[in-house]
Amino acid sequence: MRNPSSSSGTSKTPCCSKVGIKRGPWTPEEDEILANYIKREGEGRWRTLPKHAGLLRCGKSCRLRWMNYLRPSVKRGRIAPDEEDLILRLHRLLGNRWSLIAGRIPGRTDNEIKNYWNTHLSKKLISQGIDPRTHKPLNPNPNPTQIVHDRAPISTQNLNPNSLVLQQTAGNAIQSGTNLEQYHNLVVNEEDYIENCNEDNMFSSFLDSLINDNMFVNQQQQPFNHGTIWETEVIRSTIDATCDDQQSALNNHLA
DNA sequence: AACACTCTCAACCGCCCACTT
DNA sequence: AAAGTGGGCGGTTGAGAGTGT
Repeated sequence: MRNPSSSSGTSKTPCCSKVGIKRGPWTPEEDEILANYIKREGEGRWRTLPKHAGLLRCGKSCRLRWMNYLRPSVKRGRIAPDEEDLILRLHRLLGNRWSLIAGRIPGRTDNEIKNYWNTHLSKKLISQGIDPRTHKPLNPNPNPTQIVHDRAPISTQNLNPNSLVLQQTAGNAIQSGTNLEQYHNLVVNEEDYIENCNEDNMFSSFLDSLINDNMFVNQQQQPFNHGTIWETEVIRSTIDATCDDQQSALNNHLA
């Protein structure tokens, strides 16, 4: 599919020699060999898998084929409206963290969600006048119902100017775990959070609480003085700021 | 029917991080 | 501590299908 000569000449070691390596679409025979091998030997050791399985493919290609197509848990077919809604909500929360988004949508792969976003959802949002990257209006038109939405993101530095730990921990919370209430507490008291955070379970609870309530719908319709909406907006803004700023904050700290 | 154009999505890429040696 | 390796990620590409003229 892709021209082998197009790969750039970096000094990094490629994942395979690329000599005698087959590329392009997988044949049913190759799929069968790969699926049978993984059923027998299990996933992993991707670099040596092709040799052991008798495939003229690079290990990365095998992994991708298995993850995105051959895995029994992969759901094929159209993205349902509720899945689409979930993708939108999660993208607003997490940005282009496709693997994290895919992890919340059973049977869908990061590649599939990424493709669906790029070919459908981003265009859909643009047609609705929404910036698909920020989820904010492309042409901001201040009106009373959008006050909450249009407020500047609250940076983690504003919340706690001296705390890189907070920023890092908040970032970890995005990737690993907290729930809504605990996230709020985190903003108030990072030390308590760090001490009490049970990451994996809490992240699930946190995301579930954000996904399952309809704050994103209400947010567009409710007046500013809706306390819960304001509170969740503070948290949402913190999440946005954390996702965007975490890397630069860390870089600044290390510099 | 033939051609041009657009859209979709499987597959590839380089980069990065965690782990091992 | 440094180098090497394995695996995962997001961005991008392009072949093939679909649609319009």
